[in-house]
Amino acid sequence: VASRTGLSLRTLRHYDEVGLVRPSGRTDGGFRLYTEQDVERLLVVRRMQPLGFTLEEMADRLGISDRLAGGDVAPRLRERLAVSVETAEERRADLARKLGMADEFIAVLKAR
Amino acid sequence: VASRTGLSLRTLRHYDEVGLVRPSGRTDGGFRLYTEQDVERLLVVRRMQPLGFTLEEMADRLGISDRLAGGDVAPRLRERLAVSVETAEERRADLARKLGMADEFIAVLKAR
DNA sequence: CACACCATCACGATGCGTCAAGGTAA
DNA sequence: CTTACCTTGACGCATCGTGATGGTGT
Repeated sequence: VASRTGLSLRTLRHYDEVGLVRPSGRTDGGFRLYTEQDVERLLVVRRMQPLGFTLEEMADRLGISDRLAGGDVAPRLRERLAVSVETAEERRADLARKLGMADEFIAVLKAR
Repeated sequence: VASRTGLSLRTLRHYDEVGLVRPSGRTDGGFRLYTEQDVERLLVVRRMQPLGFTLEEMADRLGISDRLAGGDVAPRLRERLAVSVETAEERRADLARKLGMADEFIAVLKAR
């Protein structure tokens, strides 16, 4: 699972520890067992990383998705989903700004 | 100085503690005194932040600049400067990749 | 003297890396 | 039994945030 997701073993353990993505099962000996769904979640997390979400925020978002998928249609949920889209766009803007600053900085560096 | 640089007081103290940017003086009572040059350094640090340099790397780069400005023309210095340019470009590439992933992610989010 | 502002601890949070010591799968 | 791989601690690091407690500038 680690190599498939590109996450380190330690990272998987950490996500388990904080409850972001827990393995659906364990062997009798204690080995973590991940289902395909679990792997999916891990990949989602990986895609959210670059946006600078904290693990907690991602846990929140995944929780929302879960409940939506579970048929829960509470308007509060939709609302929170909308908020997370907004947040994502702000983060994207941050990234774009950083990229701009990076370019400037590199230009200055090279000018010497 | 904090408000001029957009850095928190705690951050200024931290930079002082780790030796990244130290105030050029202190009042008798112990207040940190920054010169315009110090402020300049702080602004440089701020511009490097988005590139994801660690404080240590920045201290290194600032040290190089200092010595170059001081008239030191050791080839080792030029070399290290070149390396830092390369690093900067790698970081820029990282940022660009992240931006791409962010866009994908947002697209997926919106598709729901 | 008052009042705003700064100083130094020192613990907390985030996201893992890493080493140690030992158990598990096949 | 062997060999590769996994487990749980537990400490470390980077970058500050956040009080607490008390001194400084004017």
